[in-house]
Amino acid sequence: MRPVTLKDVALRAGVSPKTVSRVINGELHVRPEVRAAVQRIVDELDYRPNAFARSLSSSRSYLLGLFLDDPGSGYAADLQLGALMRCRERSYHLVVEPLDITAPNWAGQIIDSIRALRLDGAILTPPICDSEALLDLLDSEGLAYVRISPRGDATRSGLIEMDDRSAAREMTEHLIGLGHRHIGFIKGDPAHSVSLKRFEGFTDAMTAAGLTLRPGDVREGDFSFRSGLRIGEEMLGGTAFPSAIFASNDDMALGVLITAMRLGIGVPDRLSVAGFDDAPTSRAAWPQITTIRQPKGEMAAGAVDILVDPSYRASPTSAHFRRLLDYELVDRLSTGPNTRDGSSQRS
Amino acid sequence: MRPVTLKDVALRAGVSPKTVSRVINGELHVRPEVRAAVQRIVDELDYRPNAFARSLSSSRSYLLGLFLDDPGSGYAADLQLGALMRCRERSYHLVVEPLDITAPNWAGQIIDSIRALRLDGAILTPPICDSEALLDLLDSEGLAYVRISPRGDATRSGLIEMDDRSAAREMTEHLIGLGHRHIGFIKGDPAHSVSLKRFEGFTDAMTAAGLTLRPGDVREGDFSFRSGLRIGEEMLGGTAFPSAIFASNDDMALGVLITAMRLGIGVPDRLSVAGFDDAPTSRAAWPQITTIRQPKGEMAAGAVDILVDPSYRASPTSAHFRRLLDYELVDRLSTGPNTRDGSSQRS
DNA sequence: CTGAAAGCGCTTACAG
DNA sequence: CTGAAAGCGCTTACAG
Repeated sequence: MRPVTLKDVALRAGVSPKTVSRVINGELHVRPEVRAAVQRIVDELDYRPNAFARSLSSSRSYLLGLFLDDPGSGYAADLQLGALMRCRERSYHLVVEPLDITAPNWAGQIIDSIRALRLDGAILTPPICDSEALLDLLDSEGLAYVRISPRGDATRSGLIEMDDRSAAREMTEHLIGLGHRHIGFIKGDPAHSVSLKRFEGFTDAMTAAGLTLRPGDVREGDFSFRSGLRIGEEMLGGTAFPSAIFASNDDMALGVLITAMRLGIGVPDRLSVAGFDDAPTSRAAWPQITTIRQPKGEMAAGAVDILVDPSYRASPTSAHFRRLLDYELVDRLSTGPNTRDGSSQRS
Repeated sequence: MRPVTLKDVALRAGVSPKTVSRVINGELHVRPEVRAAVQRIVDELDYRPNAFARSLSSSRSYLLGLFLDDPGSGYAADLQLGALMRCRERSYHLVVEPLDITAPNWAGQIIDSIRALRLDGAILTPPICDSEALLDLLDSEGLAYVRISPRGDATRSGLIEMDDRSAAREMTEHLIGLGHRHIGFIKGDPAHSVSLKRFEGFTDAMTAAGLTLRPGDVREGDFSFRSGLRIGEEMLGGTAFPSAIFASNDDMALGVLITAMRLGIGVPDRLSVAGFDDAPTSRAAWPQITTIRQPKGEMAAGAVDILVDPSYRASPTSAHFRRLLDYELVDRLSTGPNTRDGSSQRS
């Protein structure tokens, strides 16, 4: 029951180990008939190359790391799924590494993983993808990385992003198009760069429409359901609350939605609620939440593609490795026409 | 910038490579002063052993596989998080492998991973942990595995489980204690062994209380939110619907809850709804759903502990490696006293 | 197009 | 308690 090795195949096929190596790696310069003969023995013996031996001699690991700040989140789960599937297609494997850059020894932990596993590349997610210290560390370790949705001024690596600003603008325009004039906004966790982008998109549209904001119309959450609940209470507690609230993600939008129901404020009759992400919760809510679909799986898959591209290490900042993916506004039942009169909507 | 190797440390410390190896692996039989001296050099050079070289010569990989049927589910995410954290504590790494045993070439895929990565062990989750074909395959590959919540008659490996039957009985008793006599039940996906256990717990309690079921009181879902929605409509569409519905998981309970709201049936005033899992959705709903907390993270962490235990391979079926974890009934606002009269509750 | 040699960085026996 | 030798299963130069 000793596993079959390269040598076994070579012996049986009557060629050198090197030739077998060429065949299994799909290298050129092997006579077709030799290639076919070797391949037959490989199939017959059900030979699988030992990844460790391969890694040891080639210093490639066929392992990609997915570094996650919050591995329990739905966002992380979606990214991971996309990365996982693409890795499989490309014969890579994915190692998931939780990384808390606020912990005292975060650097030591990550160095352990990098050196021990000899990762071929890493996918960096928000908000850790914006840590200069982390990028410096990876650079000094010589580890290639691709960032997902990094801060706008980022030019240090390949990246995959979505135009969060434009998406938020579009959602705001959608609400304005429904007749809403007094629109509240809930910002996300300021540690995430998308929080600012989404807010900017919101103000872009408000300004363009000549609408002004009153104190209390913009509040800061942290992307959690709980913060949506709290802010919902703050915003809806008084009398002159907005006719629409746009939350920077679905979890917070859900918090607002539930608070509205609890307070007997009909959605979308008296209040429209919009979110961002197209998280499962946005569909599980009632009414279902109007949101922006973010192609999270594709983003992660794209990151894998870039890392696996042999030319990436040579020119990581090439435009070819900076990809912008499309979003989509998903219009559902939590938003509707403004039916409340416009009397006190303007400041 | 060549990485520091064992040899470098040995040279610098003036000892043989083998001695350094002993020190970094915490083996006995090294003089304390030698050990200290070597350790100093290790720290000084910030040496990290190359996992591939180690694996190649020792045939251990320090890699554990988490085999997941549905990597996108919240259940999978919770398990993974628990496994990830425990792996880190134990200096192992986790490789997540999606595995669809209904796909044509599932066996080939998984063999690739096992042989290429030389996994030290695997964690098997429902429902794939009940596939005889998979277990046979792993046995023939010599890969140690631990199963999470396998079918009750399972004696082929270590396992971690929860008493689903007793938990479902307790929840049913809770509803009966609230005065409910006409209770509906929604079964889970029959491919998952817990579905049957939960249903048995339900009937245990109903029988013990002398309550009978009418046609249509028990329906079969598939654990999805969508199936909860559909079954909710079926059950609540008529006039004499139950005063309480117990769904086999939270996603389906949420589907029922939302259907009730849509139909204007107050929860918990006119209908109590109970779930199972303590999924995030159960807390994000309004009213929050009464459910059973399942220690998913702990279950996965326990599986890691077992796989890492050196004595596991020798006696995988020892009682020590069959662990039963506690659950907890979480009483929230979706359940309340039965306020509807008992006129037509009995058949 | 094909192969013989050396080496990747560890650990496993085996000595002493 | 410590070390010299061999080997894990591949790939990388280098020849031819």
